[in-house]
Amino acid sequence: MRIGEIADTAGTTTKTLRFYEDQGLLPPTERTPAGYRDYTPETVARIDFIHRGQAAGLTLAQIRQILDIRDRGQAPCDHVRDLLDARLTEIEQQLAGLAALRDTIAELRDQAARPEPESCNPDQVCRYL
Amino acid sequence: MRIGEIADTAGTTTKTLRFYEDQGLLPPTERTPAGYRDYTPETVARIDFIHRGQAAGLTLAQIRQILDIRDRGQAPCDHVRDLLDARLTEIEQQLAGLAALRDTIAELRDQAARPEPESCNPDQVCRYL
DNA sequence: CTTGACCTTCCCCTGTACTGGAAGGTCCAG
DNA sequence: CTGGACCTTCCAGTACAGGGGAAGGTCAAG
Repeated sequence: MRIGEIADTAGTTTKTLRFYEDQGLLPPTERTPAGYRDYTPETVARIDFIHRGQAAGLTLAQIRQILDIRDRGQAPCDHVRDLLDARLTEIEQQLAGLAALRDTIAELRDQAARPEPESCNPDQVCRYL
Repeated sequence: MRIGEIADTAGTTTKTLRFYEDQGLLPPTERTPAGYRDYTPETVARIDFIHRGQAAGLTLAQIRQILDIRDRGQAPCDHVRDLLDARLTEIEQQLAGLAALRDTIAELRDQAARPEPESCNPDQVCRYL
């Protein structure tokens, strides 16, 4: 499969795929005699993996680390476990912060939906977040 | 209070505070006759607000929008409510993605902690995320 | 009255995740 | 055999959230 096909089915662009290859997120592909990249269909799954990681707030560098672990087919050393532990802690904190923010914004929103004068007291509004 | 004091107590830098002022997150302060910024202590709370927003994954532009609403002391118009609704939906999605990722990484981590040969089957490892 | 710590503006640099566009090669349909 | 769609590399620019450091002004202590 050529890069445009892969990009379309994975919902991204050829630019992005070349960028991912450059960044080590996608391994260099086979090339056709003309020099065109020749992808296997499994690449789509890998790109989906990257997208799921991004949707969850990971950086490409973090996703690349996870992919590297996965690619090695084994994740034995303490270093890797520590890396995942650290990531977990970070994610727990992000989750807590996000949940708190959701509640705060929900309150602000309710206030926005209910524009009675007394609910518009600046002192009260300023307590949020 | 001068900018260095505020930066120290708020746990940030003078550079960042000037940047925030530039971006409209902090209102321009009074100036001393010498041209020094003169902050009120409440500014620290505003910076904390910004930090909480960032910890929850908001961009400075999003935080500025919320601060603008707050500063007006009222949030009456539909536009604002829609903005908060959209942000809420985004946050719910982020929360879901983050929770899923946490579970995935926890599984990967457990596998990393348990390096028996059979748990290192690449096919199995590759199922994660 | 100088030294050091602080402040000012200014401009450029960093890293992240792309995006645009130029200049050129390839491939297939008509 | 030409046009258009695709591909290649390379260079450059974008937005975000600052950081580095120069050049100069201010202020309190010794």
